[in-house]
Amino acid sequence: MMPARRKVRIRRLHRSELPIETIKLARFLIGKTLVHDLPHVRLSGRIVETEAYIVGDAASHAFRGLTPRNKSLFLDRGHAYVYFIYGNHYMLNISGQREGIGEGVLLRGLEPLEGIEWMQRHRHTKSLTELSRGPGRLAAAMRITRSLDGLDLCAKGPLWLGTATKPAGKIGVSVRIGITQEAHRLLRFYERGNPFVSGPKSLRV
DNA sequence: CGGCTGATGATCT
DNA sequence: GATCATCAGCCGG
Repeated sequence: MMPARRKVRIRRLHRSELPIETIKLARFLIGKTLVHDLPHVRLSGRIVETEAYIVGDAASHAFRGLTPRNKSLFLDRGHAYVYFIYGNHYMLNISGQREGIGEGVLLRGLEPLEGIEWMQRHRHTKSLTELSRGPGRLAAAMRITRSLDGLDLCAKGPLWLGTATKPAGKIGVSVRIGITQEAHRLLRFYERGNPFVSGPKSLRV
């Protein structure tokens, strides 16, 4: 039977609309749309949780300088940095500074909008709330792999950032999840109460 | 719900 | 060889 569809009006964000500062970008991205155009379907979702990784931050992949893996973090703001971790998961970051400065925003939570039935296949689950809650799940649902590393999310391409479909609610701030270095820094941002925000309940309210 | 554990492989020391 | 920006599955409350 026909899958349910929702009309979604999204315009691509131009780089000039992105704040030139990674923490501001991490806040700005809450409520905006992430889109992955596949040949057969458009996958999209509303960004509801982010974390900033900045210069001088020992938890950042760029802390020890540019390497083959992290080079995308040093691209101008709005480029994808995709890496593989724990032998299982891809993570999607968005570079957040001028070219040459290694900073980025990790996307940790997405509220699915379009292509939900495909996301369910990618994730091997029918559960809506578990589809894209958490960075690894988000990448799997959106079919993000290393082949997208370095892509300009503000250019015309398959993976891009779009305008908000509805305004962001109240934004919560907390410590980042799953790190040991610089664990006290308040660099995690999320839409309060949104069910697609990851982490324990205490970090979702 | 929260806490724990094993899986799994790229990356850098 | 250690580390790792995680997750699914299992258990107890």
